[in-house]
Amino acid sequence: MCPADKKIHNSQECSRNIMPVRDALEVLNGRWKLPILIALSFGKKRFKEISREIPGITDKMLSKELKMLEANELISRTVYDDFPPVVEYDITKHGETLWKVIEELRNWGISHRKKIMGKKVEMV
Amino acid sequence: MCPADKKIHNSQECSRNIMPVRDALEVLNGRWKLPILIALSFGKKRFKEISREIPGITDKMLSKELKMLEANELISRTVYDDFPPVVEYDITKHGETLWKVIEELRNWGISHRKKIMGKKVEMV
DNA sequence: CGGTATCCCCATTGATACTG
DNA sequence: CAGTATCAATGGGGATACCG
Repeated sequence: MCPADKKIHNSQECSRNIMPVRDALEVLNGRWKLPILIALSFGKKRFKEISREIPGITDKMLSKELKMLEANELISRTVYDDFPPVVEYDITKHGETLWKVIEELRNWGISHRKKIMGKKVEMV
Repeated sequence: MCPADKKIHNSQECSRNIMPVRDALEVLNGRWKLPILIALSFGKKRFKEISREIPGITDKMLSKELKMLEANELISRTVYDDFPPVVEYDITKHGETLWKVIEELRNWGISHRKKIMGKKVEMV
């Protein structure tokens, strides 16, 4: 393979690797979706319960993100005909396929905090 | 353990799991950082080379994201005293610790596209 | 080549209040 | 309780030009 071919090949390899990651990021983007999924990993929960377990999230964002997660079939939404209203959110089978991603992200977050953020006393 | 204790325990468990993921998301947030790291995983590259391999990124965003990645010690920046200027970016050891995260994200992106996006003919 | 400077738009997010 | 409505701020990102 001549150097020029190698360059092209390399570039194609690169795209093939980037595109699936872009797909994943598209679905999981933002600060809230993975935390929501983690909150639900401990069992089905109601709107307020999720809200309480994710510091900083507003009702608006939670509502919006839940809709996105449902549209991508990562969670399910069940409405019970009661008053006051009762709605339960749960992880789907497809949502559970994210555990490995979440675990790696969690491990990395821990080691990164040790390495980088641990130095900076002023950081949260 | 009484039910009340279990609730508290559950909630604390939840936080302990969410926080490291939040740390990780803080560092990796946005559409560009992981694609940049993937581009560099094939070897050190110059500004324009990275730019060419990541569809849609502008010089401004690339410049900004490279700075963030360098600040978090995920990449290194080397300036050669030439004219026209030559600057090379490379992954650091710490940056390489992200491979497992990227690999899981990539695998998940592929399977998610098959499951969800594959249905929708009109999607990119 | 490897960026920075400036201007500008608009989508996302946040804060607060409110409703069935 | 489970959200929605409304308004305001923030900043992501495009276009263009420029510099060492």
